[in-house]
Amino acid sequence: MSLKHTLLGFLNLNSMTGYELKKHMDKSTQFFWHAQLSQIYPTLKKLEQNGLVTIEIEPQDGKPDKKIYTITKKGNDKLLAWLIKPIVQLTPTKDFILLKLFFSGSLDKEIILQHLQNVLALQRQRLKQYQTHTKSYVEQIISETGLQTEGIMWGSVRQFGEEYTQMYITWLEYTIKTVKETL
Amino acid sequence: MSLKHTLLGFLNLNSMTGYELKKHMDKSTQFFWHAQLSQIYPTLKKLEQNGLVTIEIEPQDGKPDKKIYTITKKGNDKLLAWLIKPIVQLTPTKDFILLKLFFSGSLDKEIILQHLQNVLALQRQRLKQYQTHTKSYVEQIISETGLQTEGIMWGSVRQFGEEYTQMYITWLEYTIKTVKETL
DNA sequence: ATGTCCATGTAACGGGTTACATGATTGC
DNA sequence: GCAATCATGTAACCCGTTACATGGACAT
Repeated sequence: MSLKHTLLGFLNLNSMTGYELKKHMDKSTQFFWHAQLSQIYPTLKKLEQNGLVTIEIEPQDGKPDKKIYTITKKGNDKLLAWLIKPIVQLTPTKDFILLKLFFSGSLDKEIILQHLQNVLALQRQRLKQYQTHTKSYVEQIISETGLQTEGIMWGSVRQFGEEYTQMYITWLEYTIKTVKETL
Repeated sequence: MSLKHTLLGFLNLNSMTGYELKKHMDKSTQFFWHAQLSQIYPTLKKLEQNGLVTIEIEPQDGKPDKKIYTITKKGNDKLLAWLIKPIVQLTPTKDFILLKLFFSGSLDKEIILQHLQNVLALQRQRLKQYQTHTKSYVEQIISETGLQTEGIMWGSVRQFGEEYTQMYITWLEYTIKTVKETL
């Protein structure tokens, strides 16, 4: 389960609440690792039970008390052990869009084109997001924290997202042309 | 659950056993939808209970009897309904490799490079597979079944896999260079 | 008034992996 | 002799989603 590692990874940079962790994920890891709050809260609880993080409660009124999580030595060890562990296989992917297209050969040409156009619009939207919000978020965090080395990896991973999306768009445009001409 | 759709998709082209379905998946949908036999068998059972497929038993000796699954009218309707349903959002992805790299900024330069080199080797291997086995599998199925229209979509999806892998490799090579020079 | 932000969760369910179980045949 | 292929499955467990629950502050 890599949500645990994601949470430890962020807590290793800064102590924060579950709510804040979710915000950071939405802005950065979103496109290669996401989670709902309803999964984050119980997971943090488990991390605490295993002694990987500690909780500090900050009372608030009008809202539930804040629970600020801090990584422990044990948590840091666990994170490092995972980070160092060699990568021996690629991530198995699941993509229901490619699956649907794969089986769509017998459909009406117009429906296939509609599918492709929909995905194209969504990917173009995402590309913009990488080039604007995600980019400025990465830059902001680097300047705020002064984490230069981390910055290189964050920048690289963001770059991956942008190039992947760009490749997807190019493929879609080509495939739309192919379907129009040959089906 | 899209495994149901995958199974219906293949059964729509040809009646076959769970074991054979797994083989087809391993050769074609593998890189965007995979499953273990231990998931396929119970899923087929559920499909049968819902009247989406029928079973024909072919006795064998020395081996368990073959169970040949055939799609029903109801199953075909269900498949079509799914295929026609508009795509309104991108597939949320999870990639533990990008996640690990994202948090690897503070690691030893040598370890990061080792990770990147490992992934590079794996992706180069996969690229070859797309260009050889997957390509010839697609061509073989098209010529065997004479499914020209399906062939266009299969070819396109395979092409996606090849281009994705190529993009990944290019990104890795660039990132390796960056890490070497700047970290 | 309506919606979004803050801030926490629980419960039920479904999807998916890993381990276990059986056993003959074929190829190295 | 050992591994792979054929051919079926069950059981336990973990991961993740969806729906439900609470409730004040602030903006439109």
